[in-house]
Amino acid sequence: MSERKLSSTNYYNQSFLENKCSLNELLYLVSKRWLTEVLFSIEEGNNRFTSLKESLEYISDHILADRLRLLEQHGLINKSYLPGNPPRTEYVLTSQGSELSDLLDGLCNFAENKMQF
Amino acid sequence: MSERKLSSTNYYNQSFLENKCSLNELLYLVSKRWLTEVLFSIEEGNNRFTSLKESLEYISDHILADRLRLLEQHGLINKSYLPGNPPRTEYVLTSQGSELSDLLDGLCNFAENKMQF
DNA sequence: CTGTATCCGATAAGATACTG
DNA sequence: CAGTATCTTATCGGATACAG
Repeated sequence: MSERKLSSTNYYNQSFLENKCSLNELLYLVSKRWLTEVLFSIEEGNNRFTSLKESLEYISDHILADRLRLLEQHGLINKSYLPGNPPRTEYVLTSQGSELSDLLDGLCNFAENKMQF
Repeated sequence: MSERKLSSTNYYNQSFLENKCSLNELLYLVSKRWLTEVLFSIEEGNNRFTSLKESLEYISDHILADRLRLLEQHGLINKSYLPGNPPRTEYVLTSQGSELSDLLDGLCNFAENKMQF
């Protein structure tokens, strides 16, 4: 969505942390709003843009498109173009995507049962 | 560090997601910069403010204090005041804190070995 | 149907100065 | 030693308009 400025401590510190441990890269990705919801919704069988948009109620086109791009860039989903007019696309999880989904389920279980918010 | 405004779609959507699943609350917490590093550093035996600050090199007082407050508020660490002058405090993980740390290790392993960034 | 472009408000991180 | 207060800047999410 936006590039990061090279000349700032903000940028420098984030880079430092991401180099220190990839966990920080992963958290930076999955903590983006709606991202895990998009992943889960695809897993549940919502494979099309409009279907995802409906299942997620309040998400905007802009953000949904961005999250799909991020998920694809990081190898968590595959995108395929179906022939015909109007154009149709289909999204499915990769094996890495479903592995991440399982890990997030574990975190979710912890959050629901053990955390105090 | 800062309060959230009640009258904005930004706030409304975040609330919607947090109510939908606590995973979103947890991710909102652990994705705050330095937070997991502070957790891991305490686990490794850095139990004092200054010791943590040294182990994390570039973290500021402000952020370190904030992250310690958040971790304590959510029951992930305990804070104890040691008697004497100058004042000393000590931080240790709770059982929930180490459970979360284990889950994050799993995520970290995934990030290091399976993810493409 | 499946997106993209541009602008703007809200928030998070950091800089600096200060304190019991 | 262990923090707090105030201010600034960068970034993120969202609104609106538009398009192949």
